[in-house]
Amino acid sequence: MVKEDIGTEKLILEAAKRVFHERGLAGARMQQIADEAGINKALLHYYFRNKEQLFKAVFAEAFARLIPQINEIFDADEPLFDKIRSFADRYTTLLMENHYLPGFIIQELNSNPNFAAEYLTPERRPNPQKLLSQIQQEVEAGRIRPIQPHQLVISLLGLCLFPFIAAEMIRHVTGMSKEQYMLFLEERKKHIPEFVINAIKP
Amino acid sequence: MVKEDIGTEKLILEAAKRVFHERGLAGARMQQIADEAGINKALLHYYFRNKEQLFKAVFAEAFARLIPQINEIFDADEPLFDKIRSFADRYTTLLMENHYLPGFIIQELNSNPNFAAEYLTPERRPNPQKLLSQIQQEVEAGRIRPIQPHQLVISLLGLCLFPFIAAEMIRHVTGMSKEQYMLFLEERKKHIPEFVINAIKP
DNA sequence: GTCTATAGCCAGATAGAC
DNA sequence: GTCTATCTGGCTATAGAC
Repeated sequence: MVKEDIGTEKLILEAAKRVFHERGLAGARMQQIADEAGINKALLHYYFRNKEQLFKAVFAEAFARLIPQINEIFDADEPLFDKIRSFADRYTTLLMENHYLPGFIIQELNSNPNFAAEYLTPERRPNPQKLLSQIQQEVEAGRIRPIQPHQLVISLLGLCLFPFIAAEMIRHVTGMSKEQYMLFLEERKKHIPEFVINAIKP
Repeated sequence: MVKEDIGTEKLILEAAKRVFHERGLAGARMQQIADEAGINKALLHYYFRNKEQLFKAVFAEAFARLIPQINEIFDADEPLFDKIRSFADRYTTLLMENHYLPGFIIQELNSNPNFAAEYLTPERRPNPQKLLSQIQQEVEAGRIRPIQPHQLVISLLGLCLFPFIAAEMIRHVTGMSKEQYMLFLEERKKHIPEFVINAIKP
């Protein structure tokens, strides 16, 4: 009761996060969550009525961690190239600290499309509108090649997210250790903006 | 018994594919598979001993469908730029016909890392070796910008795969209908190679 | 708030008739 | 090969003591 006293609820959420991120809603077991939290199953139900409620708490937090950040960078008042640089850098950093999140969200959104409507409310939806028109303006001014704004945004997101979503597979194929993979991701922070900017420069 | 006579085993595999792709191993229900196949649970066990065996059959087929294609294109005897063009085109086409596969494979590989070792055997592993050295040569010859071959290959894969992995989310955010999204993917077949080639041209 | 014990259900698997 | 009926185990959820 010295170091562990961060509150039982928090303790449960941390354990639940680990288990749900790894196994998903259907694959997770309340028993395992209880074990990892160092408590018993009954207490799980005392704090969070049932499995679904607990899951939703975890899922909502995952969302809140990934999405607003995107919007913040997308909406910043910066020139396009700077925005691309800071997005690649900041988003990769964020993902390195939360590498399970993209796969987790995509998996659950896939097997339960209702969640999309439920969690992607207007205010926490990724909102690329400002970035899209910024790109459009750059195209019209001839400062970048003619390109469909949608294509560019999705390319940028894909370049950043894919190495996290497919990490297991990539590591296995390339034979990189976890440490080597971290270095690879670190290099990618500079690689992505360079790649993208070259791709669109006239 | 007229049109349906494609063999019970095939019928089961088709149903199992749909259900597993949508819900994953843990989320799938044998009952649902039986229903979709128009037969009963007992027959599932008659043909495939248990749930795991049935799953493995589906998973192996998913793998066999996605991976050898990659290698075939990667190993072709073509100039780099042509290879990039044909990869984007052929792989996107393949994925449009099997849009559940990438998410399915990634999800299961994530929640059961053992599968990686089990299915990614040397002969059916994606093998980018030839492509990697081809890129290296182009760099050394000064025909493309200095770039880490790994980074390029993963970028190319990410650009092609991401729109399928994150389809649910992208469609929801952009508000595209399924038909519009198909058009978007169709355009992407030309967009990706253009984007990548511009990015690496000196 | 936290525990033990257990209810109740659901899903995977099997037995056995046809 | 295909079916109905049933067993069995495991998992969520609750009751109730402390």
